[in-house]
Amino acid sequence: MSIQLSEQEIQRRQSLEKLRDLGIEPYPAALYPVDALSKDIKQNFEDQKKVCIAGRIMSFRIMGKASFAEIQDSEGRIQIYINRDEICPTEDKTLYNDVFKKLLDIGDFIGVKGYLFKTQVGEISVHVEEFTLLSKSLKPLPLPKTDSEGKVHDAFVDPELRYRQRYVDLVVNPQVKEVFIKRTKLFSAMRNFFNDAGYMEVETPILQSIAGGAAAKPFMTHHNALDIPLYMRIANELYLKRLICGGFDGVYEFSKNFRNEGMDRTHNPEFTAMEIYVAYKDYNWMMEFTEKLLEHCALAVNGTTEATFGEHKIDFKAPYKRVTMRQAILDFTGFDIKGKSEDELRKAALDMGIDVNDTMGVGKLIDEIFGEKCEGNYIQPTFIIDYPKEMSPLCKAHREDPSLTERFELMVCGKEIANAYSELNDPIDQRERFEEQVRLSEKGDDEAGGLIDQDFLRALEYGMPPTSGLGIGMDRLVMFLTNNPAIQEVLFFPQMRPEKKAVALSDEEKLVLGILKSKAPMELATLKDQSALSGKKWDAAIKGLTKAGVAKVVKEGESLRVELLG
RNA sequence: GAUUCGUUAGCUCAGUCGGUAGAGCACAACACUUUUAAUGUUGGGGUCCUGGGUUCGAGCCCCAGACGGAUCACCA
Repeated sequence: MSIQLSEQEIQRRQSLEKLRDLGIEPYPAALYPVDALSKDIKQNFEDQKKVCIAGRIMSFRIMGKASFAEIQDSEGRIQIYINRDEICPTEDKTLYNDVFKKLLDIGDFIGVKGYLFKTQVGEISVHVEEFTLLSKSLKPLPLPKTDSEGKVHDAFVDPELRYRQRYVDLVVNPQVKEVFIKRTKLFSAMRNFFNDAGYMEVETPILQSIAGGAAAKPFMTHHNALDIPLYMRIANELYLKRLICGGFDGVYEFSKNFRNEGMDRTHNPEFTAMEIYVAYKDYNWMMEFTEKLLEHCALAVNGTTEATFGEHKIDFKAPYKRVTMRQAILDFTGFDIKGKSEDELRKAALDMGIDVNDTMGVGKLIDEIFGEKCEGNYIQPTFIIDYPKEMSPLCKAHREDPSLTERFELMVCGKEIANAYSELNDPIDQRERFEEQVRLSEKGDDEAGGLIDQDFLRALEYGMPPTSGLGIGMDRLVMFLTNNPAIQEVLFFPQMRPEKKAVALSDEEKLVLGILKSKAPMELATLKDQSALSGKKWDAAIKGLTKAGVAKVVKEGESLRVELLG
């Protein structure tokens, strides 16, 4: 219960008490009648105009009987000017000398009523007539400063701190806030585009008894009342198609998906995809729809179709180049995959120095070759089309070549950001493709799904109109539109390992832990003997350690064993 | 998972050969009525990530671990 407070935190708590002693409530309940924002004030300056603003104090410049401070609101900062004898017209100067100068801190929220003016140096400022403490801040904020040459000093840059304390990151790093504003703009732009086209936004289950629609490892959970395992969504495809069977012409969903796989700078365990399905369309229509969509979104987010990503300049202006997968592989390896057997493909891949094995079927082999030799070369938005049938179990066979499917992926900067099909709606073909996936799964390809969604097949048997579907990785698209190489930068709260709680151990606990560290795991009785503690103290120590999650007692038949935990 | 770098004051970072822990900002006190990274003077503030080891002595050397970053591998 003893929280270690820094000197500055103690001072702020003391200021809080002093304010209360002066009859000032540091966390008042009443609304504050804000009528202006910093940005508007600066853009539409009117001398002497009365304003009421609110925000965090971000800097102080105290000069005797007058002071300047900066208030940061949702749109930026504005300077305020406060004069002692105007705030305190009587003999009592407490409000200025004590409350303003001493008891307020950087980070506090205050409200200010006053009028606009320009200082001698021309800075638009609010001349304070009245100020109100709205909320006291008890922890000092990091304080990046920008000097006269525009250089930022002491920037709050440690990624670990920034991701764990995003609220602080957002307060002190305006460019971070901008990324998330753009993220929201992207979602609105896309939603508007779909709504204008007449399609309907829907919601489908996140807890599913079969996690289908993609090849990925799901998170597993359990429903107590039903006493059944449930999986968290890895894709929403199968549910959206059921809705097309049900008679909607176009449905879309922004879906949080969950995949229990590795984490790195481009993968977070939960991420956001957008999937849309439109009846009576095919993948050719969807390509045109997609390029128009992305052009629209880029414009809405950045005001231009051009975007910078690292060293690349990309342009989302439609139309985009279309390259068949066969042609792509031919272009970059000189190898023609058309009509090749599994063995021929495996040999070709091995000759190219690609690590492949016997569990890989034709589709996987081609995917490996493409991924290794071609994918990275497509910088400008490019549609890769006509994927082999084996790697697209939910996609309709190509109308001209049954060994291919009517599928495209959109590549940008060497990464996939969209995936689309002429959806497979032949229920018998679909069942066979699922069964083939199960066979692959049994063979050892752990990407292929192991369970067949019978209900989805039943829906297809009732009939699904010809449909084209599209999926977009929203996080990746935000990364491209905001020039961020890490997914953690475009998620408010990226997944992190839990912060290690500092465990304050008693002397007895330390003693037991010391013995345990040299010899764990060990017999509980032996450990107790070596600790030479009284029965009562021993009991408290081992219970304390297990409760703190440092050690664990495991029962094995008759014997009790103590293990050390991370 | 592998390699590698990092972890020191609220924040950003120095820290020499192993010898009492440093700077800037922030904080406290005083001065100062239109400042601009405001200024001047003075002062306070540390679990040097954790645990072992070597040593008369460890922020620094050695071992083990935690967390994070980067690169690679795996993976949509």
